[in-house]
Amino acid sequence: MRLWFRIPAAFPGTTMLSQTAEYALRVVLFIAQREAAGPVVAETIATALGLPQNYIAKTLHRLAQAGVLASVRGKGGGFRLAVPAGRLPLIEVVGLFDRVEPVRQCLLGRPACSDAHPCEAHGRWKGVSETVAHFFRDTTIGDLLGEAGVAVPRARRARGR
Amino acid sequence: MRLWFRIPAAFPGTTMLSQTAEYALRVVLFIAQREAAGPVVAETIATALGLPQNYIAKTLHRLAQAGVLASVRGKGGGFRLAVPAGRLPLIEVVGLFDRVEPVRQCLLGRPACSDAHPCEAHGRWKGVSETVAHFFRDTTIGDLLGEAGVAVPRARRARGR
DNA sequence: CTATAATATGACAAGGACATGATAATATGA
DNA sequence: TCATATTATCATGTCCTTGTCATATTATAG
Repeated sequence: MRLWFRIPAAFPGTTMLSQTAEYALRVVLFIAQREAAGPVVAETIATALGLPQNYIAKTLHRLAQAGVLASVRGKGGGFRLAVPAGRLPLIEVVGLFDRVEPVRQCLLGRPACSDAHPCEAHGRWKGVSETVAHFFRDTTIGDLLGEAGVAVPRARRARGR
Repeated sequence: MRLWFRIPAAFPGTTMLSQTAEYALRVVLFIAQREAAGPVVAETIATALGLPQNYIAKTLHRLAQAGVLASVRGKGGGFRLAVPAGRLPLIEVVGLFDRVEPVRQCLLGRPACSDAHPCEAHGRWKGVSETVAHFFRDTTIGDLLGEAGVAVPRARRARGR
């Protein structure tokens, strides 16, 4: 909304996030998958994910400044997670770029909208909005690791938080 | 999303929609509440809702061209709903400006993401995304009429679709 | 026919998101 | 120390969203 989302116009399978936030999510996930072998170089990330290199560099920088990533300069350098994947909720990544955690989130943009003074959409929208907020707060990068390619999970895996 | 939402930066109680889509929703709702007394004039709407007048004029025009509103020119003119409020889902309003109905909506922006070839977030994101999509598809402008100011509804009202 | 009320439309501009390119700063290894 | 790898930063540009202003078009009433 602005909260979190807006529409990127020409995107086919578009998400709910700004382009930058989506990049950030993919980048952090990629690093989480690779960091066992040491810091991951920015160029490697951009190439592997097919993202604009210089733009990603700045996104990485912002993530590092926010304490999500740790950056290492010089030979053998790159980016690592600054926090264990299992303790890194998506909101920590996405929230740097998109406002996904609305303290007060009114579909109609009423500043005074609240449970006590609801707008016309309040009752019906509240549950939806909370569903989205909970997703970003409760899902961690660790939760997503190893999920790719699993069409129908046979059994529930342990959570591991 | 561009699914749907992006962040309007300076907005306090921001929603999930672009500024324009949010305006459209408020405007259509306002017209639905007033149209019993005849067409509603654009200036009246802008003044009552505190929205930029000339900008709203264009939004109204787009809504009229899309068949959501009917416009009447000249004295005694203004805008009316072109469809009964109870048969006007929010997606018909919001969808003109924001892409809220993703045929294939991948949080990570993978073009090939699907049930058969899911991305890392697919399983966890799917339910959330469908909740949002259903809200906009299944809620009508009529559903929102008369909801304002009702903090805790005493009893469930009839639906009337 | 004319004045007036209203919508329709076009030109334009400020700001942000997204992006590119070049350069500076810093760490490593020989 | 020096070459190199890598992140950090700056300058710039395009496009879209939001918004303003002015004008054209159309309908009504007298």
